[in-house]
Amino acid sequence: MSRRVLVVDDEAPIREMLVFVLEQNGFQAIEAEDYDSAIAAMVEPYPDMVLLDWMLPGGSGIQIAKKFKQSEYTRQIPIIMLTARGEEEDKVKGLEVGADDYVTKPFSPKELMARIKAVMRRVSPTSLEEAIEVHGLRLDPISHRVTSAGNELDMGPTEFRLLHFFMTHPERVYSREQLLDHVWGTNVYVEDRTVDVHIRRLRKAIAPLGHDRLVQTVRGAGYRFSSKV
Amino acid sequence: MSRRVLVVDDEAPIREMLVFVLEQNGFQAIEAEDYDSAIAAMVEPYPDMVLLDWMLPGGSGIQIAKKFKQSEYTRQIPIIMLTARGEEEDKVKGLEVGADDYVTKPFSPKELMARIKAVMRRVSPTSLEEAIEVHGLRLDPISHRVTSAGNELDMGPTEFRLLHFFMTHPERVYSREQLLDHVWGTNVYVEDRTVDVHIRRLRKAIAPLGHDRLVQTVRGAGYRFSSKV
DNA sequence: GTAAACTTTCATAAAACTGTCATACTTAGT
DNA sequence: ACTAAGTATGACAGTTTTATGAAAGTTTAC
Repeated sequence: MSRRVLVVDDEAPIREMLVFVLEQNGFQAIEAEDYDSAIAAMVEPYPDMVLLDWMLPGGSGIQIAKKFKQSEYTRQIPIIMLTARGEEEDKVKGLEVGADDYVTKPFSPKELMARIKAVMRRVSPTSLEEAIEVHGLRLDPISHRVTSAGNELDMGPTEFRLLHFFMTHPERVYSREQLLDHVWGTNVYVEDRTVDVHIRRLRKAIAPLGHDRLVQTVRGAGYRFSSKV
Repeated sequence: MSRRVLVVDDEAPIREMLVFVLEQNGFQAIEAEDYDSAIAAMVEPYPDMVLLDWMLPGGSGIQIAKKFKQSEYTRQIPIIMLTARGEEEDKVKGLEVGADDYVTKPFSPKELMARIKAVMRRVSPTSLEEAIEVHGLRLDPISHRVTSAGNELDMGPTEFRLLHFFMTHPERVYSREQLLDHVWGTNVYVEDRTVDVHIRRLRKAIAPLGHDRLVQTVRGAGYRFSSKV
């Protein structure tokens, strides 16, 4: 599973923002606001990663990093430090102490998650992205496979991404435009109606076991993935 | 449906963070990074709200706010300004220019969304996309579904909008003309009596569990959605 | 460099939805 | 009761929206 992230920052708003982004991306967040609470999180179950503000009052950020790197059990837990823009010295010092990467404030969610995933991939290559299963339809991002009752279902890359998006955002209507944004990517010029065709292919691909009914048309609004039939 | 938010900030990371939080909360975000692109967004379909960084280079944040408050069509669009911590002067000036509220950077997603929802509620009390339930009849705008005791009720787009309008404006009579304005949209040429037909269709759709009695005829005046029977 | 696999667009068929009408019903007042 | 005005309802013909097969253009993998 390996998806627990310890967030250490003394500023509540920033901490909450980090937690929000992490949770929206399927991570579990543990919060700490100072040295003591961070150290208190150095117990089982150990976090799988630490997001650490370098600017903690009293310079305790660096102390926390050292502490993590000293202990036998927490040494290999990756640490990403959060630094203010331009504090080059801190970055150097941080990497010396054992931080694995750093993110500059302010950060975009995309950048943050990219760093986190990159670091996690480096440390434990297979821990990211767990399989999702709905009504016997199983999508495994790691093996990049969709199965149903043991049978592998064959589909193209776009259909896979579409299904992945749907399964991670169920019970919600998406317009064709929104789907293009989320699955195809922003500023991609593609006809709205193209979505129809891929929906069609996705349905066809998962139809053998009747899962096509999970992909529902909402006339005038778009499409929805729902286990409620 | 009132969920489009214009985000104006010159710093890409912050802008992306705002967009991320908004989209995760079901809003549609439009991005602008400077004065020109913000003004370019002052067209149909108008945004329903503006999140505006006060610290735009060249002080253009305040110019944008003024521009919005000057135009007939955008005057009533609420503006929430983003300010750095402690810039009390800016807050005062902002509120003078017509901003509706402000959020201090750094902000937590919870606070941000609370402000946005509060302002939206103040401006258009019914535009928030939360599920509404009356007497066991439940309408969920997110999944675009109407259910009653677990059963999904099937209806056309117009009936859905009509019901949505009714449920967000209960206990109040609306003439056929008013309903046309609110549900069909302004400057739409449609016979008054058409409303009757859609009322009929709506009633038929929600009748299975007896909810049709919630849609009441007020002879000589129009129709009313009321839980009082 | 070529074959295979994918994507996108297009054309057409199939569904679902709309606005109007004509007719049947109700209600309120005489 | 009878009438006039207002409402309910079923039907239908035209539109709009979706579904689908196939063609044309791209990318990917040997």
